[in-house]
Amino acid sequence: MNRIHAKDAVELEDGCKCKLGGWLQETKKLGGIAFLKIRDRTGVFQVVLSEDEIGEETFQEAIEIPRESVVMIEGEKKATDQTELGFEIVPISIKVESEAEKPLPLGVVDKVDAEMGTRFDNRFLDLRKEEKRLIFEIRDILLDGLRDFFNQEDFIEINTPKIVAAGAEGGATLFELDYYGEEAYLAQSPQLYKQMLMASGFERVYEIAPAYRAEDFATVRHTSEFLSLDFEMSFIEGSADIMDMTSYMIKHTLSYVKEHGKKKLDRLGVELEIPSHPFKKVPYRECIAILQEMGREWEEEPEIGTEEEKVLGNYIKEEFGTDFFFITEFPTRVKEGTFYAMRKEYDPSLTTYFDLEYKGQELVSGGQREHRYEILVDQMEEIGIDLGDFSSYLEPFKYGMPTHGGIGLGVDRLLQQLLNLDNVREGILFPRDPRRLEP
RNA sequence: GCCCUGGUAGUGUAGUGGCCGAUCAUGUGGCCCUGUCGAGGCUGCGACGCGGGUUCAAAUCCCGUCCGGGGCGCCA
Repeated sequence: MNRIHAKDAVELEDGCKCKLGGWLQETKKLGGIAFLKIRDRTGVFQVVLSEDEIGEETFQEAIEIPRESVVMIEGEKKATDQTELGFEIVPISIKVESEAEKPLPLGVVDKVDAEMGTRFDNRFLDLRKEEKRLIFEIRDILLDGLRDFFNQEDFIEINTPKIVAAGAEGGATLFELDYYGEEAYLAQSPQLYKQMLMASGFERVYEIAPAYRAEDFATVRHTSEFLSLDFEMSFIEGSADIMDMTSYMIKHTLSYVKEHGKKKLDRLGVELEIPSHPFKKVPYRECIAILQEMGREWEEEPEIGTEEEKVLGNYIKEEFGTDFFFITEFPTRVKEGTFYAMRKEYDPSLTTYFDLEYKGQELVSGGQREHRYEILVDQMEEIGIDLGDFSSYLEPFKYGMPTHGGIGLGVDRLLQQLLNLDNVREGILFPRDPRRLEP
């Protein structure tokens, strides 16, 4: 007999023989009658045990199975209005496939919470909880939504190396590794490769892949390994084209999640707001002015830090009713390390770079890249970059490079803000941070 | 890199010098219970991260160390 899921058993006729299996979530014993609650990926079904019907020995064996053991049940479906799914199983045979040890390092349905550290140490058990698994089902839909958008917009999905010789943003945050005796690094960003492909004439590319940063942080929004969504497009008029594409992408993806993940979002109690296009754009300078008007003062040069981001996020939400807005025209001094950023023609103290904020947190960074070789070299020399280290990056700029630009988006952060997770790690199966390398 | 905070049964906690041979819950073992679904009742089990120090006395104070959680910087 083939195993069926709890949800499928709902459809069976009363009295049908069937086989179900899963994890024994709990056993409820009430004297001569007992109930087994068994969980599979579709739900929790109940097996009813009557000592009179199955005999004392079988009854005892069944109620002694440790919880979270994997069990297979063959039996008859019986309709009842006393369970959530509207049926229970009267067993013919109960087989323990894999007995769980006691005690569990982490209770799956205990009435006490566990700390994050304990949960992540025992992540496989943590993920047996429906509300944890649902996060990853939404994540799956989110990724589908992103790919759906890029297919529709005629982008091609690419894969660039994660073992690289140089980083995009200096050396401070690179993970070093030994590459056959040569010094190499884990990629922080596919940025430079995307640009090379613009020189190859791909015109529209995107990549969804891990990125690595060796920063020593301890926040709810950073991980050492995160999933980065990057796109790049050429023959653009300016950074507004990139922002347009970005906001369409967000709107499309969120709508996709809302449509395909409706029930799951309901289960998680998430009300997903779909933003309208185009998103609000606020130049960096204007952000500073807004903050000043609200009474914020700076000792030195005014900058937008974490606290300021939150304040601005709330302000935009109240004034314009949206969770999303762009901070545009980042000053050149703020984007100092970003040598490839194109600056404004009329004011070189400003760049074409922007961030996209979602619920007061940075989600996207992007802009138009400098495609003119001489200017690019000038900008690199300005901050003291050794051109030799970047020779393979610079080559394509000498033989015909179109105007282009793109973004990087933190997929884990998008998921975090979408589901209102209080920590980005909740949306990552096995997160990596400065204090965690296992599991 | 700077700063804050915490480590007590399997899990989550109370306890800030003697009242602690350590609280409560959850879990787990035993017993009772034939419709439970946060079941209920009775009863048992189980812990002070590690190393030094102060003191008549340390879970509690001090130093070091290891391991968590978080803030800032930085960033996606």
